[in-house]
Amino acid sequence: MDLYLPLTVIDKWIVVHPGFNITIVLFIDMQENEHSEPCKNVLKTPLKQASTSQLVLTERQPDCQPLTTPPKPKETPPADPWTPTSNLKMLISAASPEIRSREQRRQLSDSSSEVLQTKHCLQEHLLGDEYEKSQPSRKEKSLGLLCHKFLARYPDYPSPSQKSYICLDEVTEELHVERRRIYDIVNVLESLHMVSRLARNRYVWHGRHNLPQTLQALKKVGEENKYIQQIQMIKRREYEHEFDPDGERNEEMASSFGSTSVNGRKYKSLRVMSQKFVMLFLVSTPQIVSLEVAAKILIGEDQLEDLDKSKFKTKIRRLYDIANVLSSLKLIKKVHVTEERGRKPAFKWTGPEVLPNTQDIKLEATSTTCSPPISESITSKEQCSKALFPSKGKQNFTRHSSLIKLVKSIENDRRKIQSAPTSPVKISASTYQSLPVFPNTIAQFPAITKHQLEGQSKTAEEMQMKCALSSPEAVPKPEPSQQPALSQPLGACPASHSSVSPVILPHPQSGVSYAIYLHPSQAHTVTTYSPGFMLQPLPCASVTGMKSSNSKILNIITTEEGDTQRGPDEPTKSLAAEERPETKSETSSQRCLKRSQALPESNLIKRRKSDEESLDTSLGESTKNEKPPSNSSQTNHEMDNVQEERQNETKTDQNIASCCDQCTKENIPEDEDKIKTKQDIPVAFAIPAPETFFPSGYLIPLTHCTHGTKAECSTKEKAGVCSVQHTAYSSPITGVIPMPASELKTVNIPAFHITPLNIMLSPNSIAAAPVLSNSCLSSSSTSSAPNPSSSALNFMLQHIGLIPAGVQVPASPVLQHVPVSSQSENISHSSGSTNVQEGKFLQPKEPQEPQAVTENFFRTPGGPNTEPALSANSDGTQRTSQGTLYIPQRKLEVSED
DNA sequence: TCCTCCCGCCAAGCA
DNA sequence: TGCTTGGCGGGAGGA
Repeated sequence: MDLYLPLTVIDKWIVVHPGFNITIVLFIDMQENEHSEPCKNVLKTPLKQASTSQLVLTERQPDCQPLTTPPKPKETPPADPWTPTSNLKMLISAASPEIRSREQRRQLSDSSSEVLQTKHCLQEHLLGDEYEKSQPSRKEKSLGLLCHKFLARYPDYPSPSQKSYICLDEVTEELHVERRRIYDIVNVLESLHMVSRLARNRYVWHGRHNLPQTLQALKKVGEENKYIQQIQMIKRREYEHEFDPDGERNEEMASSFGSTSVNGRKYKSLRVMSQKFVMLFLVSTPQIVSLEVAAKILIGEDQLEDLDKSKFKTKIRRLYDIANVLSSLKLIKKVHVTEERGRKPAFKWTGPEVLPNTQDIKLEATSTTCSPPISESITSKEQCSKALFPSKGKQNFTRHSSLIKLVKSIENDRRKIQSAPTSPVKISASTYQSLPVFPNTIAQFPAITKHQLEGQSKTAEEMQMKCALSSPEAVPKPEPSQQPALSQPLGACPASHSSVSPVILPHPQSGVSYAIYLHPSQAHTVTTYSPGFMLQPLPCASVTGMKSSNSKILNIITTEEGDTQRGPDEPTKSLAAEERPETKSETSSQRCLKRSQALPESNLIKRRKSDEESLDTSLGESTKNEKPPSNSSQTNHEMDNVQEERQNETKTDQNIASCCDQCTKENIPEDEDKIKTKQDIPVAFAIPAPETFFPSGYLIPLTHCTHGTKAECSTKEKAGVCSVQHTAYSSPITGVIPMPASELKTVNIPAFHITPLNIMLSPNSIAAAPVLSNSCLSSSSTSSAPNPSSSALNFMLQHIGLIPAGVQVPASPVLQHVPVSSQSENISHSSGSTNVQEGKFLQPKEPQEPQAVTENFFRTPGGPNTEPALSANSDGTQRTSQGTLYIPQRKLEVSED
């Protein structure tokens, strides 16, 4: 039939052509539906022209074949314009995407109607079982397949000039799925900024343009959040749980944290979970994450999870949802990890390799290449930031409550450390001099404090002298270039964390901050022993400096762990240090001290709760202060919400570290200087302030790099830190106060290479000090490690309460001070890229599947009661970025499904 | 039996 | 107030 009719009359022609009656209806309905179309004003979703799966193509584009006519693929060659069918195809093809979309929708609608009819008929004529068998299997309805269909609709790399909009109604109708399912997909895609929400029912498709940047940012955040350590701790806890079948620990956790569960709806969103899930892969080496561990970490397990299996199951379900979408994106692939305890489902990262964080500058430099931002008026960096995390700011803060349990676990570990026998340690020449952290820390004190207090309060300097804790041989500060860009190491901590009061000292020259731990007996303003206070996280805002300093300390403490993340030319000075005014204030520390003093360590959580009320006001102010500048009123509003939410949801955690709270509220950089010049500071010793603590629950402020603060953040990142982030991290701990292992290390662990990270000590860890100190001394003696001076010993003993403040004990011969070498060349410092280090020191390179891989496993040779970290490993090869982890390795079988 | 994850209820949030 | 969004968990299919 040689009919070449224009579109305007095609309907008439179709009317007389029974073979296209469906098309007639379609066009007619197009007009009819014009008023009922929920997205009529929305640019219809363009069809994906390439990389479309056959399945979806087949389903979505019957290609004008009337439903009544079974498709005959080769009946009419598409290139032949001289047949009615091909002509129609050509005409339809020439039509706009909207027309195509409507056509397909109509066809699908008709198909749907037919399906319903068929269903009805089947139900009528078939028995129940038969009907069930006639239904599509679950796999055919899986979210992964649905996601494939969804993705097939849009190009992976859409043209920036042509925005692709997504109408949920349209999608749900075309894909024959419940709206709920589309949300699952969209949420995950949104977390990767493959889509972003514009309005109700409306999303915009970005494709994979932003994926590299997004992944890089996620990796960065994951590193900064020490996901590697979290994974390790969870694994360790899992292992120890085998020896804790009675669940005593869980009961403790439940009783301790049950009332402080994080229940923020937004913090449980699939978006946040997805981001965290991706982070895990990006920071892990090999990039295999078991579902169980991922669930515990990423989904944000709350305190009662162990007791509430159903809750854990729920979160596993969500992980499956996410994993299905990520699998459809070909970012991950399901595998199975077979370890000693059985076969566990896991996922392996198959997405693009994410550049290390040293590419941050590049990232920013190429930020202008980011896909079109939501706002066209913002700067390129902001564009990129928005492109990375365009969603609402409050949604970009990830609540991380999973560590609540980890904190408890670590607390338990600490107890074990206290009672664990010291293991002989092979100390290399380079590390030897740095191993006695406590002596070293003390030794560093004069230099550090001298730098930091130089030109400041003379009183403080005098107090340093009074302390007489350190030898004159100050440990030279490591080269700034050794600092990892994004290192997360925790600095050395006071010898006795249990009784010292940390204040932050900035280091104007190096741009680092140090924590000064005040001995209560010497602090005139402190008269009460306040163990709880000692465990409070340091102000995160000082992270900038802390990080640098921590790296330095780690250079001394740890061994031969190369840093691959930070270029030698990267500046180490922090903005925080540069911007720090030399002010004086004791409000923060004093308040902290007073608050902590008033709080029994045994009732820390209650203390925190009681403090919530008093902190609300100031916290709100502080959070607002922390709020980065936003680019729009909407962003402001969102950020306000973010802060508010953070305030509301983390205030219970804030109190755990009231000092941290105060510092955070008052903006740490200022506080640091305020504190450092505090009069009457009986400086016991100065140590690098621990940077990011391991909160049991914290927010991952992905937006900190996205909403107008990218420049600032990036600048800080160059210094190896983004204080904004860490400020956010400081939020919350529920019930247990995290304490970096560095504190332990300072006390005694150097010989054992305790990782400076992830060791969280509870207030009742005071008792650990003596034991640890003894161990340290013993170990130091055997290892010829430097020992603290008698002053230091007295100080320490006073700290730990073994002797009254005024009592002095003579220095033991073994405690004679040994000059501390400044050698640090061979001493590794923590890397900012935990995954790299983990891969280098803890795990083999990602193996080919299936094959055995080594998984970190926190097992000690001595059994569960032996502190794993204390299990000396002389080779020093098993080491995390945050320090050494002497972890026996376990073989894992990774198999793909 | 356990793993997966579909399905839909229902509550929070929003216009 | 109705609609959108999405947390959540029961329970069924599949291995």
